[in-house]
Amino acid sequence: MRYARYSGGVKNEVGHEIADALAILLRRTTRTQLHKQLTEGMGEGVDEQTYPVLSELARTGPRSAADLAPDVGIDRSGVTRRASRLEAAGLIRREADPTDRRAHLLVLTDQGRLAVEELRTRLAAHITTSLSTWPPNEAETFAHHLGRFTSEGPFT
Amino acid sequence: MRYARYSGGVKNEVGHEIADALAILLRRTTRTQLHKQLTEGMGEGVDEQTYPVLSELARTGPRSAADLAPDVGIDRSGVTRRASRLEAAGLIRREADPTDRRAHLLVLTDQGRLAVEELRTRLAAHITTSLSTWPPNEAETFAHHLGRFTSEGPFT
DNA sequence: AGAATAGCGTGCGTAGCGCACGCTTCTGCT
DNA sequence: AGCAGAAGCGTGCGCTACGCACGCTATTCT
Repeated sequence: MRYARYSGGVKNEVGHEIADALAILLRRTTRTQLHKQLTEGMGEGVDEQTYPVLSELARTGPRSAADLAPDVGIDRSGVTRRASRLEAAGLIRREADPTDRRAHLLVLTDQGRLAVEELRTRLAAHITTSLSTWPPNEAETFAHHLGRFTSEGPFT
Repeated sequence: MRYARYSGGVKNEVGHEIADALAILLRRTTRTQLHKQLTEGMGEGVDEQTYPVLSELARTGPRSAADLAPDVGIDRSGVTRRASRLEAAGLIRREADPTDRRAHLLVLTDQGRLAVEELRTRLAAHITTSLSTWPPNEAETFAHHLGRFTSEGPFT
């Protein structure tokens, strides 16, 4: 436990610093404001509500709606309904789980995969622009840290 | 423009890296899932909806509901209604703007200030825990970077 | 002074949420 | 082997909160 002795001191400061920044970030993007802006003008079926489902599905591969629900942060029934919209738009399809005939797996269609890539590029472009004044190495370490924070962080 | 030449190369990679991490982070915290968890067991009036209003108000000082609205990401009328709840709980009060008698400024009460501090500490503790395995200097630079990203970033 | 504008709160229609129900399929126990 | 309970899915229902638009008061501009 090499860093344990810092827990009460500097670490707490850092915690507050991150907390404040994160609070602002989340407030600004809460209520899918960012998602709405991001999905503006995308085709049928992609909006601020279906986007998180689509995006999470792309990240993890085919999953059931029930599995997806906690990661999206809404009830299972909500995921089902959003999935129906995405299905109607041809972005995903429901596939029978070969190992369990009750289960419906949600899987991206080619069109869905394309949409996800477009959205990802949009967001990246948005971010890249705002990083244009950063020293590249700092941007890189920040990206690395943010990735670690997200995967190991308190919001897994 | 010292870093301009990187815009198309490494920078784009970094943009994607941040985009992916951020997308996950936002998805996980979308629909106020974090806010709900954070406000669990707080007193009357503080919930996942009123929290952003309260928090933003604490950050910027007394403001009108209309000013607050874009930062919270909802309509002006929504802020008014949430503010009414907070007022009923004694966490904020409406004060007549001395320079304009139409305007109602929202200002935190002492009790409100206390609630905000508690929430801030909760979030910080949450984060600090997950940073316990990080080298302190990396945590510090990450905090610094995140702060800069939030204040200069694409979501201002 | 009078007309247009800005700021606030509220009524209204709408949309999405969570809960619970019914149906099908699977599993574990006797 | 068969039956009871559980698991998984989609959908109906009541509710809440949202955004828009309206009315009212105060302000600004000509």
